[in-house]
Amino acid sequence: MPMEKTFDAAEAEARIYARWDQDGCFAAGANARPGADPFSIMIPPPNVTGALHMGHAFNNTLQDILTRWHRMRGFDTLWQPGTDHAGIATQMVVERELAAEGKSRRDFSRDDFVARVWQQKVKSRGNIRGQLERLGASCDWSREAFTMSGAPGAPEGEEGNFHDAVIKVFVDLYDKGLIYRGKRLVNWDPHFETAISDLEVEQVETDGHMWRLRYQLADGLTYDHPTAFDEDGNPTEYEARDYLTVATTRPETMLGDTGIAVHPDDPRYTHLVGKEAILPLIGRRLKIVADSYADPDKGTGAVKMTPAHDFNDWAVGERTGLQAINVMTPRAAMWLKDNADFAEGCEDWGLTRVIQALDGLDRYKAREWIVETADAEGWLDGMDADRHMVPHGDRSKVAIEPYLTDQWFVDTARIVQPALDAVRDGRTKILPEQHEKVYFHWLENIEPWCISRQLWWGHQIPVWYGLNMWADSATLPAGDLDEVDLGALLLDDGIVHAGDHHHAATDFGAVAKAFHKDIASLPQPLNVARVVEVEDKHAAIEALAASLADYAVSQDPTHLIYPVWRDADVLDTWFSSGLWPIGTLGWPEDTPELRRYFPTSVLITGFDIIFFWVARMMMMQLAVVNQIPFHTVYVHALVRDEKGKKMSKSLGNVLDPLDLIDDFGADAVRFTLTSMAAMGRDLKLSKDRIAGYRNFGTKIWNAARFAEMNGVWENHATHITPPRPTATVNRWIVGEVARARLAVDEALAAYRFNDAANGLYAFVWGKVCDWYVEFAKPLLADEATAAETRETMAWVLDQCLILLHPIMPFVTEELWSTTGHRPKPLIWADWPTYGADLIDADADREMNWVIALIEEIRSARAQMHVPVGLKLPLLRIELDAAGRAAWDNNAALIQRLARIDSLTDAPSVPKGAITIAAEGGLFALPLEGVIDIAAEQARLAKTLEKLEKDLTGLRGRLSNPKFVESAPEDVVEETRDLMAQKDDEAGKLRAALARLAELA
RNA sequence: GGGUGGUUAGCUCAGUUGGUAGAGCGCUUCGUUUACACCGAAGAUGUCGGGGGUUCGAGUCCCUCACCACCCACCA
Repeated sequence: MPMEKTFDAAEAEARIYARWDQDGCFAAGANARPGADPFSIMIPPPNVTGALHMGHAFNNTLQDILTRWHRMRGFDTLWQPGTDHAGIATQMVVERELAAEGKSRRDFSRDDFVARVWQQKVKSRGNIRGQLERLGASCDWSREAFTMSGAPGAPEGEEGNFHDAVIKVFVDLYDKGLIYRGKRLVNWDPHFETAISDLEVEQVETDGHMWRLRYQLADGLTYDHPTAFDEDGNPTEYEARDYLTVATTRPETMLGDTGIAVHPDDPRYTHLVGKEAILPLIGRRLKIVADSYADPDKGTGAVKMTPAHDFNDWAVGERTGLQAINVMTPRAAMWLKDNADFAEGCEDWGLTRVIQALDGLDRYKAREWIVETADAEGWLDGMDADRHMVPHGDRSKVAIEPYLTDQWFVDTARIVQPALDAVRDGRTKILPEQHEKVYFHWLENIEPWCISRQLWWGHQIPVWYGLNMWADSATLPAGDLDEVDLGALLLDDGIVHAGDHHHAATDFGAVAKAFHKDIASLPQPLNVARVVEVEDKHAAIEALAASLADYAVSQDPTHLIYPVWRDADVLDTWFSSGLWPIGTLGWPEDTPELRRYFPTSVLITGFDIIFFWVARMMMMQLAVVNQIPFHTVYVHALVRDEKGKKMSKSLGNVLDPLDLIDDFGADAVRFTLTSMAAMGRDLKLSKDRIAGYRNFGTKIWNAARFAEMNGVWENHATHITPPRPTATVNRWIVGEVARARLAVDEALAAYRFNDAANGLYAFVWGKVCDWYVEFAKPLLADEATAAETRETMAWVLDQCLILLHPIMPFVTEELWSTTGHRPKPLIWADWPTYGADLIDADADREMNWVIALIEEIRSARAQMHVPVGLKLPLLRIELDAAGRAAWDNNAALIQRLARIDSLTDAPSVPKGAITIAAEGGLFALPLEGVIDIAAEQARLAKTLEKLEKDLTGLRGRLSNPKFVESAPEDVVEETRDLMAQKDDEAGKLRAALARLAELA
């Protein structure tokens, strides 16, 4: 059955992929040579929230190219796939679904909610895998990993030990004091009601106002406020003021003000330092403190301090001993009622009014009320429109609130050094190198990493709390009970899944002795029979009270229990994905895969997650197993739309990779992305370009089709050994194949993906299809050369398929498996190693001469409007020995491709003929009656003009003695040769023109 | 405010140690010669953002200016 004219990608791709998968082609170590070196790549795990976009298509194409290339080269190759649980993003998706049903997560128990998220995860994971399969990704699906595998509540089919790894790392770092809990100001997302890290905050330029407020000085104090200045800017007149003017963009935070800062050297205010001002509305006394944070040149030089709601103020407060008063709820509404810290020191009249007006009110509503009230009461000193940056949550898109809460932190400053050193000393290389600077800058200025999130979906923090009490007292101590951090839970023989004991409260005593901080070593002696896990602190107090009451009656010490409860927070997603390299390979178990494939060879990722992920993986792997996670990090750019805009859902310019694959086939999409993957530059994707590479697939398809029609594949067995043909054309193309192979390997080894793709494109289309196939036609028709040409062409096309396969796996595999006799699928074919020794210099020179002559004749014919179908005789005016040999060897090819019917010698270019200059010779095409002389004159004149322009430049250079002296010899030599050649050609053209002039 | 990258043909972009500019698309002309019209042949188009410097020689190295993009940090 003859081949179709085009490759049916839609039909073939799924079939081919399924066969690869069934035959285990992707498995770790598949096609590895004995004793092969390992090559491993970890996929950047996509979020389980949704669909893959073009960035994923790009990223995974590059990974697949490297993977397939190494697999064919016989490396022990692993491409590790998997997905990330993406805490906040995934929880958001599920909460949105619930919202559509009119519910919130609070309507469910935590366990039920988490079960629902697992369902979402299972569904989405299938989508992601399906999309990667459409793209042709050859990852080892049998090893598919998930950053929350093995976590409590995981449904069947989600086993694995990633959770163990995460918990163990938390415990280990906790033991080393690298993880700590603290009441700190954090970035608080009032929508999700959770802390987020610095990286999850994006600054958004927002229209706002700067309000100036007057704060009365206490105790009749005044200061001299300058009201007039001389020309040098020195004050000349003053007025005594009994108030300070402070400015703010967020008036609602004033309720948390506890001080006013002035610069220690500001002469206006030095006498006020240590004195007090009075907060409007509620009459709280504000301490006036000296701190260099206050800039005398800004505003009035006096700054109000709200340590609980501003990061800078918090820092000043730490230095100067200001109290931090939280005045907001987790949803960023005002929290004034039942807020003892807030009420302390306030005037009753003010308190009553403010609570009535503002308690429970949203922060922005509260702002309006305060501004209106200030205006009405005369302590608003004015306002200006002000455009400034406001921090927003990157997921929720609401303004984040600096908020005072208990959170867990990684003391990153203490683990950052090895991550810096590894890149500095080159153990890990970052490409393109410019990204190293960004990496260094961030790590050198690293801040503590807030890793706790007030979410339900994620790894729950493995820390339990208990009550700080006298356990042997028979009654509850008076007053509130402090809680005490009991530490991370760890058994001597390894990790205990938190989930194993989550509901087994009665068994909890059995593991109590294994507490990291042993019960017996708690600050106060405990003498209890059992440790019981309860929901929270409130439940713990109740349970303890009941236990003690029971004991009081029964006097039975076995009734005494010690209630503990677990930290409700989960870990930042990036804490677990930061362990992706070791976690996917089975750590903390010492698996063969871990020993084999770690450290991994290369990480392919986008620049947008260098901080989020790459830097954290570096720090964490080095901190945990003291090894670099990867030898090379290749950072690729962004895929944009054809106008250069970032693709985003809100702009509606998103190109779905699946749609493109439907339209053009996966190979075309992959080739397009690869050809545009120049290091460090964003790529603009357009459908025209993809169509062009789809056409490229058709081109190679049809070259194979030509081969098939000419019996090239008959009796063809795959062999990697190049043939040793005798015909010049065949010798020539073998050398061209070798050049292409060297170029591809060199490009891929240097991560120059675009060079590899473009080089192959030029080779396959420009050399093989445009010239070799055309040359082969007469050779195949000639019995003397037919056999070796068939053999050579089969080999050449095989090499094209092999070299193209990493970039366009489907069409190449299809051609491979439907032609000749193949012992292995192409995905496992042996990558060639032949090199420059296959290049035959004589054949090279000869074929270049032939090609140049054909092009020259074609060009002349086209410009003279010679009918394409018209065959012409060619006149040989003069030709050197090399030229004669080349002609004699290839006369049939030249005549066919240049449409020449005969060659005869002539002494000179006759009247009515056009001149054809060739290296080492001169030809003429008699065109009497076909062309007009003026047109030929114009053609020659134009060519000559160009030549002479070149010659002027060359002559100028060579006549400059400094050039001949300083330039390298080979450059001078090359210039001389070029000059001689052009001079020769110009001479011929001048002669031809002169003759034409005579004739005219 | 600090930093990074970019500015090359009409469009999108390559251009690896400095040796005299390329590709794809688009455009023009011609063409269905037994692989391919998702094709073939031929052709036009660039003071390589501006200015200065180093050099025999600069798209490439240095300085400077302009504009664009992105990242980081924020001024109450």
